[in-house]
Amino acid sequence: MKEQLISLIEQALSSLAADGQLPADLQADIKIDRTRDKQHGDLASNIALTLAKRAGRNPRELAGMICDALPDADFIRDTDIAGPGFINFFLSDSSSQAVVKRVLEAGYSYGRSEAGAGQRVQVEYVSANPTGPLHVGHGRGAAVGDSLCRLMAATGWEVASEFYYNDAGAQISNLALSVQARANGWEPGHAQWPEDGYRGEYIAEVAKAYMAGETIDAEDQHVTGAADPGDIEAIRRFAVAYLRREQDLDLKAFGVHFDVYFLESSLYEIGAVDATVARLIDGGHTYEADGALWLRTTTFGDDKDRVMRKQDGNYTYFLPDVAYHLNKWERGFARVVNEQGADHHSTVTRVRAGLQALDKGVPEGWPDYVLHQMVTVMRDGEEVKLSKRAGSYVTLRDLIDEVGRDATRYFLVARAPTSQITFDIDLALSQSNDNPVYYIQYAHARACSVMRKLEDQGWQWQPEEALAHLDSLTEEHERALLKRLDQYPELVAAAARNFEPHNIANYLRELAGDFHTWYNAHKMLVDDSDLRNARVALSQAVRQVTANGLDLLGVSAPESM
RNA sequence: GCGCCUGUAGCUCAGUUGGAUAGAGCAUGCGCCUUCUAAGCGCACGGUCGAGGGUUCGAAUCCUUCCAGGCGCGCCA
Repeated sequence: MKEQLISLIEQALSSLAADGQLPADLQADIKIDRTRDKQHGDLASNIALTLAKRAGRNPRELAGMICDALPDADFIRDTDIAGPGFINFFLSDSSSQAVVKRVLEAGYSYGRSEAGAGQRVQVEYVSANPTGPLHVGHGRGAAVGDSLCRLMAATGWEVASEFYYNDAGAQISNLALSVQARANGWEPGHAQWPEDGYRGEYIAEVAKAYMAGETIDAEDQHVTGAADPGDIEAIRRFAVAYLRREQDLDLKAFGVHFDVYFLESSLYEIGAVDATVARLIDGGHTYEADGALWLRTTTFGDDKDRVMRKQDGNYTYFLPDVAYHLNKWERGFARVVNEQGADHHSTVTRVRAGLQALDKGVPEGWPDYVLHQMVTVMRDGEEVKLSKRAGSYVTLRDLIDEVGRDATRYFLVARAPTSQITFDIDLALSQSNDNPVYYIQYAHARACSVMRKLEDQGWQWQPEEALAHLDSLTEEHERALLKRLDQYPELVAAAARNFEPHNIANYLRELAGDFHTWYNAHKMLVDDSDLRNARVALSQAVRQVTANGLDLLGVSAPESM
């Protein structure tokens, strides 16, 4: 539609130029926008405003000339010049009504596109250390990351989701020491309690299970507690397996699935870490200082060089991370999106710099990052501090249990990732019925309910029949809905392109609002069968788009509430 | 001190990549169920878009200087 309109304006401009009314060499970048206010029609162009100066005309005069020169088109009902010189276009009724047919014929596919067809994208998200349960911040990562996967898939990409487990670093050693201390019967504050040990109660549970000889059956590993407080290696393996299982259960409860669980330790096993170091040294990007091996990341835009290998011979977190991303590159992903908390933003420059230093042909801006800001949790009017070491925080499981999976997911994905958000548990609980997610789901349930009512009355709904009478849809509220439905496909494309799933949530809220308003103002099951058919068709189209949108958020679309 | 993110209604947040009179939910007040689900609808109230300067036909949006908050700045991950 927009393309057709742009073409019409191009024709108008060139015919004006041919008549000598406009300079022949006028370059025009024609943009068509959807209008915000229905008084401004359906679509609008600011072309007269942008060309006015170069054309030597005032904008409204130029807009008038363009309108007069515009070829006739049956999808345009009317044009208007408004404000400082906007050209507003009013679509013909049949043109705007046609969206109902498009939606019902496409069904689940409405809004989906092929922009990324034939290309593979990997989305890495959550990637929490197996040192404790998932908290609300991980929940935001899970909600956003999963929705990103769905958006990329909806725009044609072949998507692989991945969870990276840091099971080889100092945090894990710290975890093992903490569990060992608990296994010895010590508590935080005890003289021999490890410095920076994890103090949470769950550590005691891990130790108890280890001492009881429990077996952890996770998807890819089976570990039995050795019940020996002296065997730190056995404790490490058991604790990691135990906490990974807990996290898997959290993610399952949240409805999030990963295609690949990638272990940091596997990078060492396949020699990827050593190979990466060797290549960086060969490339001349490293130097030794203070007994450590450094990478000159400042060559690639970092503000200071980074240690790769510590004095004690171990690698820093950073080095295996570079090896990991090289591994991703070599797996052939055209795009990689890393969804992480904003506290990791300093790794962005470092990882990209490391990849450049490897000189493997990785593009400079690769990979993409989506960094979500922190989630503050309020309970009883006070901020709950998230500290694993202190052991006090709100787990994702708590939230799912208390406010429900759909509401939790919706809340965490409905805001721009760049926005810091406050999750007020008391509010979410006390006003659970006022949560926007129920408002949207209710629109879906209502549309389903109308259909059930039809069947109860013995009506056989024939889609072909209904679509033949869409010209009955002429009420103001119906026009608003038609316009809203029409806008959905480009909204999905933009949300995927910009990594902004929250726009889907906002759209659904508005669509539901339009639907509830219409529902309240006009009966659907009227005696006039043509009108009834048309309205039920519109209702079904709203239902379909609502279901499609909720699916992109990973939120359910109930048929009754 | 440096880097990244943010500052919009009492509160929580949108704002379609620079467009027209800045929007929604919650909260507050007043209305609407004999009628397809009231988990709903309508009306009202509520704003110097953190502040100043700049760019242009046009700025919440871009540039700049301040102010305020969050996060990061480790041979932790």
